[in-house]
Amino acid sequence: MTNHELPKTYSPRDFEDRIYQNWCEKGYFTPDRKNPNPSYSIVIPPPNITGQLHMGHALDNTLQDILIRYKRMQGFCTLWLPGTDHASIATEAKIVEAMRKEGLSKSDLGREKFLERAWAWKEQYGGRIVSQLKKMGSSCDWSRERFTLDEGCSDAVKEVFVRLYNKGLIYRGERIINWCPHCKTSISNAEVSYEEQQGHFWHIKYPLVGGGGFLEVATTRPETLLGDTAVAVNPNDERYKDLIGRYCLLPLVGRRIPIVGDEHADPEKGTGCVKITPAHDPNDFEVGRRHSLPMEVCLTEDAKITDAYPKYAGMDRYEARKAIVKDLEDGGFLMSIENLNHEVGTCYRCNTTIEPMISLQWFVKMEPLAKPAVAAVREGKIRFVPERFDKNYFHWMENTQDWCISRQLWWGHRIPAFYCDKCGETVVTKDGEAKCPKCGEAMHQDPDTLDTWFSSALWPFSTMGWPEQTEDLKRFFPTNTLVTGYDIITFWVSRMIFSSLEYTGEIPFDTVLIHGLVRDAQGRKMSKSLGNGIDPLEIIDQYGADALRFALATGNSPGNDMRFSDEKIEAARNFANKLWNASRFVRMNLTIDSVSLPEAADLAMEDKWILTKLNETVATVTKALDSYEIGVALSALYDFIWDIFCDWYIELAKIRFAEKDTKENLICQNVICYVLTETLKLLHPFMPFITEEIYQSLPHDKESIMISQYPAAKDELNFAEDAERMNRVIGAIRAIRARRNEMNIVPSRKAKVYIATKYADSFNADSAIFFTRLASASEVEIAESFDGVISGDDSVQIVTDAASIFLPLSDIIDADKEREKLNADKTKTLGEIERLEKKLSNEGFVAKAPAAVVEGEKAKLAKYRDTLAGIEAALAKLK
RNA sequence: GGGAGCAUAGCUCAGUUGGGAGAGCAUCUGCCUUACAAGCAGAGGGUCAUAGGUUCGAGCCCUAUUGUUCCCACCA
Repeated sequence: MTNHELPKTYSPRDFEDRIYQNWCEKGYFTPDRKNPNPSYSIVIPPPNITGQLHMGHALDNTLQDILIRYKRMQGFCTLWLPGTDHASIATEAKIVEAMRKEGLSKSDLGREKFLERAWAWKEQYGGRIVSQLKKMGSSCDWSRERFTLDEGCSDAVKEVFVRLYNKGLIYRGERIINWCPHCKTSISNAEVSYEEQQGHFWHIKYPLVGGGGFLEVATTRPETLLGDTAVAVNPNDERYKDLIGRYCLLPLVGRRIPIVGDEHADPEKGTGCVKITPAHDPNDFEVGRRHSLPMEVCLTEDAKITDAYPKYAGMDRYEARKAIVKDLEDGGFLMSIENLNHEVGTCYRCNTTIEPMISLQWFVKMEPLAKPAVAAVREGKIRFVPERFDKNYFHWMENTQDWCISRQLWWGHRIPAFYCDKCGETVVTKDGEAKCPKCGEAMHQDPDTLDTWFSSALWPFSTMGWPEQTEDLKRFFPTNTLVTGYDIITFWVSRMIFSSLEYTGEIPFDTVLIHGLVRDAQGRKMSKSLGNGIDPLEIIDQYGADALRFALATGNSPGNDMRFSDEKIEAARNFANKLWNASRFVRMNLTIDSVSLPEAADLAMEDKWILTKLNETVATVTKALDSYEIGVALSALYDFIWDIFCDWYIELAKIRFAEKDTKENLICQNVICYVLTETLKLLHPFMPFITEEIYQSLPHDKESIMISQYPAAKDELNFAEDAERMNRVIGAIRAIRARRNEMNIVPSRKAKVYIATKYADSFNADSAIFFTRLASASEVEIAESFDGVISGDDSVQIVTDAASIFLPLSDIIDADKEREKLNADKTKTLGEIERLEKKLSNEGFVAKAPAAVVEGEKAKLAKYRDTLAGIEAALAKLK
């Protein structure tokens, strides 16, 4: 393997694209069919073709890539299947908007030409988001890339539609649906989002026919009065129950409408009388059904008043509202106006206030589908991480109403239903039907398309070739982990679950890893209107994809929102830079061209220490990753790399690197190279580019780090006792540094260090040099005791649990301050001892606490006692 | 109206089987110690929202309260 030098500065843009391209060319992202190991698969939440990469995608894909790279390195046969979503409403809206600028409308073009345009648009822009995902380092198998509207996915959609129809689970009927007057289509309940609006409550007189006064009715939508076909009162409401069966006169319209008794009217609310508009309100629709009331449509699909009411015809609903209120007022029908804040349904795509309308649409019957979907989660076959999101899921699944799936759009899967022009016969078929099987006349296909989510619901298996029993389906389905935001559980996750169970008989995935939203530095949602969105591509350009990934993955815990800030990305970049420079240090001290770990007997104390620490880190990281604690795993790696490897081991390695061509130098090279390489492997799933670039510069045995074996904890690399020996030395060095700092002694002022200790295995000729290098020691002398040799009056005394240290700095010693310092330490130590003694004399604790905990506390106590003895001896040395 | 999350250092957040609280940034002190000033060595700073409870022991489990955010719901 030829190893190249690392440039002096960390400059990710110089190598990230090159490395990605190489991975693609080598085909590492495509699973090896001959791999005999178990499979691990993820399907990507397909981004909309209209979309540009935003922080949400960046987070979602970072998490997926971490998981898939981790599993790939562990030897699983991994597939991360990518693709995009046709996004019917969003895409159609974009195209309509573009056409509008050219002065064209859908009807000008006609269906066929419109779709040509849409496909052209898809060809032009649909790949944009894909290339952006590649910038992130996403190791998707691009050879399997899919699109919800491609041939295979379309076939799956048709198959499902026909099956459900034949099973009676899809039906067509007139129901109240949510109508978006802007998108001019029906939308499902899930696509309605409620937002608080300032409104009014208009109280209106409805005169009773035949005299006897009037009923007072309150409404927030007075324009719908035109569609009223009744007034309802509660049958148990003493005030009104005698009026049931009588009629009142609809103001302005003059229509006689009945007063009906219905439970829907709540005597506690408002006046207890409710106007009933069956064609424009879901509750009223039900009331209308129960009382066989006529459906009076008064609004068009543009939300304008119909021609049936000439005075208001063509007026927009809000215009009409004003006009009608004024006319009511003029006619003396308006009693009062109340201010009211209420939740109003809006289209989640365009924010337009939706208008409930009666309409002939296709629906999926949900109840039979929901039951097994609920059971799958309840029985633990599918697990949400974190678990609390299953409550969300259950609530939605158990209360869901039938799903309105037809859309009055052209960009999407056309409903495979055909109607006879003559006899009205309906045929639902995958293949199309030219002639009516009943009367032989011509048939025409339903003009509507399906809800986008209908096809995304099939994504985990339609992308693998279902309904064909393909090799991929056998090998990679059910998938393992689905990674997505909590905002999409109802839209997508729940629908994939019931769809998969119904059509394939299998769960679509076993784990749903939920993440939160990426917010801005102030905690606000990133949005176009606020203009506070941070563009991941700009971040990559400036800091590199690895830094972006690190910033998103670190400190992020499942299900929780996170903030993205300059500080965070800078910290991430600094970490990458730290690793880069540490690697550069290793690289420039290297003379070996292959690495083998020396025999234990040849390892220095610090080698055994770093190997033990590495082993601990491996255990922590793999355990955390296995439980989807990605943030925890990464912070363990961060700590190891920065605080252990860089701050200590590299500094210690400099000692052996100072002398060339020695056996010790070679041993150190092998150890440091081994540790660094293992660390790079551990880090690779999180920061794939920098780890690959460094890996290639070191002696390595695999063509790429991404196909190397992920480290596993090794028992033979645990040197607990040696690590403890090293810890004593580190403790002493830290204590000396702290004390010198406190006394404002500049590092350039060296001092002899006397170490009195019973731990000759820790403090000895080998470790003495550590004090020279790291604790400003001019010389080091070690003995069991320096009694009679050193006096407290001309030495600074430093006490740790393992050693008493003397620094002969007689010129700057202040005996009073020394005493003060030692007494403060003594007080603190005594406090700890007291606490531990109390705890250990507590019978309940000794009897009930785990033995390991009790032993640990005992060991702590022993250490504090050693420290105390040292402090007392030191005090005794002071006059 | 129902449900859920969050409340820990000045700021942003970790803290997963309950064993006397951590990081990054910021602040203060001292260092260009030849991998790194995007750095090094130190320091200060917390009744873990409040009140009860369970336990030998609670940031962690239970109950209530306060504040805050979000989701769901057909409120006329």
